[in-house]
Amino acid sequence: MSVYGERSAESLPKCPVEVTLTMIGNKWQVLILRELREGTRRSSELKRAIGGISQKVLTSNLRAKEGNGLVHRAVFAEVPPRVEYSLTPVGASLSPVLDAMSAWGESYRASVSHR
Amino acid sequence: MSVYGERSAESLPKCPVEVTLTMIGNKWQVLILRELREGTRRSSELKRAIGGISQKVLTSNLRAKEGNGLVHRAVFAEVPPRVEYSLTPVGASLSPVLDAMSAWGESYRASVSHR
DNA sequence: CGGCATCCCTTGGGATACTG
DNA sequence: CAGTATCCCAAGGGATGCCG
Repeated sequence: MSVYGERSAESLPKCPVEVTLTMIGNKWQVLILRELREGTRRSSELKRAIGGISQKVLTSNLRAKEGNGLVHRAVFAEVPPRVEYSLTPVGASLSPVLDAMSAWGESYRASVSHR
Repeated sequence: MSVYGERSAESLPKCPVEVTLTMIGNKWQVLILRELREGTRRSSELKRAIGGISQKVLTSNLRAKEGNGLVHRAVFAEVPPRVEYSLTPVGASLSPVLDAMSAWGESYRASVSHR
């Protein structure tokens, strides 16, 4: 369990880039954020959308983001059970970073293809 | 060896965010890029600047970025040997992403501290 | 100084089976 | 459907020692 990305508010790295890296966690977590930017998602939806991620890894990374305060987890007492994940305000504030990554990815692919 | 981040120009992920994640590689590699943004650096300088990274890991990640085309490695035939690392134009083009990460890290730290 | 090569440990992560 | 529990493997990464 764990997977990184916890770290209490205190004891943040000095370098702001490192702060972001720490809060973001890892590649899977970025993909989770990317998906949640589109809106609320259920566990199974995330799994399908991300692709190539196992149940276990998805869950542990969602827990990390939850403990992080970047993702909110809503459980509905229904049968069958329903759980919905969404971005917290803090999580949503990461949008500029995702935008920058998305933009760079686009231009990079372009520069690579027509070469 | 390897450490991720290779992947030939072809066969890039469909999602641009994923493209960037793949090219960036991992946390260490981001810190390397962060450092090289300041200018050319020698291996030992990078090691000190990044902190907490071992020789082996530093080297393997530098190799990954080199194979990536984001970092340039210049070897000078001197005694003692000198090796200098710098960003390629493509590597430098990642600046907006690092800027976004830096900015978010700053504001996050701020929001956390005065609370 | 930069960097292979080893040895070895820790962690991420896949697969599968089972429960509420 | 969401999630936990095992089992197990591969990769990341630390520490040392040696070489050009």
